Amino acid sequence: MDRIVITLPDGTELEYPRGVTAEQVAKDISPRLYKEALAARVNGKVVDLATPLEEDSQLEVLTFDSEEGRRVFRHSSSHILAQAVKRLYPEAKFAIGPAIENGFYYDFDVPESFTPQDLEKIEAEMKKIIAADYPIVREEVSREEALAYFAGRGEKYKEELIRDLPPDVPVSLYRQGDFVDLCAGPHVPSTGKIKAVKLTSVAGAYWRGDEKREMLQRIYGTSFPRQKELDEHLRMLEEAARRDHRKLGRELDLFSIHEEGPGFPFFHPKGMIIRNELESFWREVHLSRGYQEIKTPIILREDLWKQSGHWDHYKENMYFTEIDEQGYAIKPMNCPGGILIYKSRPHSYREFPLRLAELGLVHRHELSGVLHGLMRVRSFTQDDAHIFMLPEQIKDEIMGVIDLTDYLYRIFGFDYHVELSTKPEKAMGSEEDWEMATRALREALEEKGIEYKVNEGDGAFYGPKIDFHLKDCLGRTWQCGTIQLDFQMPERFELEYTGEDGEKHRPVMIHRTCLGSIERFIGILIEHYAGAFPTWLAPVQVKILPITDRHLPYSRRLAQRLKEARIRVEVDERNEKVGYKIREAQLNKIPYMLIIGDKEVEEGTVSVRSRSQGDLGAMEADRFLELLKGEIEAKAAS
RNA sequence: GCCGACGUAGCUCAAUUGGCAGAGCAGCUGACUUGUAAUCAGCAGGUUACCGGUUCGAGUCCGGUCGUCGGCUCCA
Repeated sequence: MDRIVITLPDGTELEYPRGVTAEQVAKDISPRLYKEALAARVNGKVVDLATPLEEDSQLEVLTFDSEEGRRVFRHSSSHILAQAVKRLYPEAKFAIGPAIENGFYYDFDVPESFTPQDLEKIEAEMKKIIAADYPIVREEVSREEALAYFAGRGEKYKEELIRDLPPDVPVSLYRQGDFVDLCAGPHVPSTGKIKAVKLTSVAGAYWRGDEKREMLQRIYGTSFPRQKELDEHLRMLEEAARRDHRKLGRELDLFSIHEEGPGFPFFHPKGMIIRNELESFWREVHLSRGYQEIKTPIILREDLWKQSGHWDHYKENMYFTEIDEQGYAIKPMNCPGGILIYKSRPHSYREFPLRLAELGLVHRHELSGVLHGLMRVRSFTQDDAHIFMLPEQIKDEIMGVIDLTDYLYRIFGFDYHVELSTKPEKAMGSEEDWEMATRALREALEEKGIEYKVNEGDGAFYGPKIDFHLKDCLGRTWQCGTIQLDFQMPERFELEYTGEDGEKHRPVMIHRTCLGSIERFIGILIEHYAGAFPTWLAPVQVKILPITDRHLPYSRRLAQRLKEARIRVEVDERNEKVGYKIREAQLNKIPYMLIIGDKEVEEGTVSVRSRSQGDLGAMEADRFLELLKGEIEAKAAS
């Protein structure tokens, strides 16, 4: 009766008196596990190690090696941060302090914002708290007690949090030394577990993410169980910074952005090659999948945007101009233009699904603080398409777009995740339409067996959407592909088709992008490949390096031959040592270097050096060309 | 837009408490005719982001504007 059975992940069953703690069990399993234990998963729920086990349980001891273990570790780190801030700035009010990917943050309301010097002081204080190794103890209290405690200390944010808690959940506090915080937990057993900690940055952040509310000071940090791991993490961040597309874009002469046009990127000749290769591949794939390409104007009359709903729902993001005393808008989206093409003649159900694709240049007024290299700009080219169809074609079409997007991303070896966004507060259309549209998207995802995250209220103003997100070098995710189902525009523009029954009906419309914006996608590509593009995308595919100027004529003839085979080739004719030329070609991340000296001229060969594998030795020029063409044709990842 | 940091040559960075704006790389010129990641020498390069102020004197201190960076909010 007072003994319970604890089942470990490997199936081992252990018998214990009722009320034993996970900590005790860990100690018995192995001293090493006990030392590394941070929390425990008991019957699926993550709890403190000190939680008494009251019934037969599945038990998993969590360490830093697990996702949940890391979350608990970082979350406890944020409490140590809060305690340090409390000691140094007693007047600080506390908001929230969660674990995030690779670290944690805590939001504070302080009269003056923190400086980098403050961070050093706070970090030093945190180290004292860690050295003191305070036990972290959970207490459950009533809402009234909790409210009284925090209200009495002027902790208005905590007070608000408690008031917003669902009435049935217990309110828990965590205490470490002189510091008490409202927190659901769980936490590591004591502050000494956090061996290595580093505060990384300060930033402003709105309370509850609402720009109308207080601006708080957010301190970001990260922590690890060993100093070595922290150092490794910091080293990886430095490594990642070397892949930054803004840095590589300048170094490789791909694009630039100027003060004269913040958020309006300029593409240089080498950047244009990547862009054009990408676009021609895109065209090929779309034409083969039943899309037709269109192009619509950038400037269109104001009344069009009133009719589309953009005037009411998107005006603050739009640019306007005037022509002959008439108001015009610069398009922020391509849909109204596509719709005008649709409306230019009558349609039959037999044409459906009608897939009209457009590489459309749109302009959007984004807030100055959000601009970021090519990732967030104010003018960009969407690989857009509008699909007009029968309601019963919706699911197949959505699945077709999912397939197409997956196909495109796989070519580049991208990992992505998918989100489903539902009806926002300011939206057009009836509740029923939204429900139907959202259900169609959800069903398509489920039928495809794709995992997705739901973003409530994040849809476009005319319909719900599925978004595809890709990661940049620092792990920040950017929305690229999107599929948006729209019942509103067809209604507003009174779109029609003649059905099988000879009557007029209203078509359904999908807005979709796969790459998203060409600019953003190129930004992601640059970081993904760290500038070393696969040969099919590389601005210069082959650099010919003559050893002396007597090898120039052969080099030039060779270059001519490669050019005729449509290879992007350059000859380094400068009077420099071959080591110097190699170094430069290597830094420019050119896939192949051909070294040409007396031997090669005599034998009609080329000495091939690959940027990734180094010296490959000599081969017949024809043989090299064949291999190269094969690699380009296959769009091989290099 | 909001919070904070930053802005010196094309790039990366120096310049004591306010006291003559400097280096490496890149560029140009010349010599060297070179075999798998940097040959040597010389030359040139600046309204220290912009506007204003304090001061005998401002890259440095103060105010404003613009831009960039990290976040927040927003979104492809």
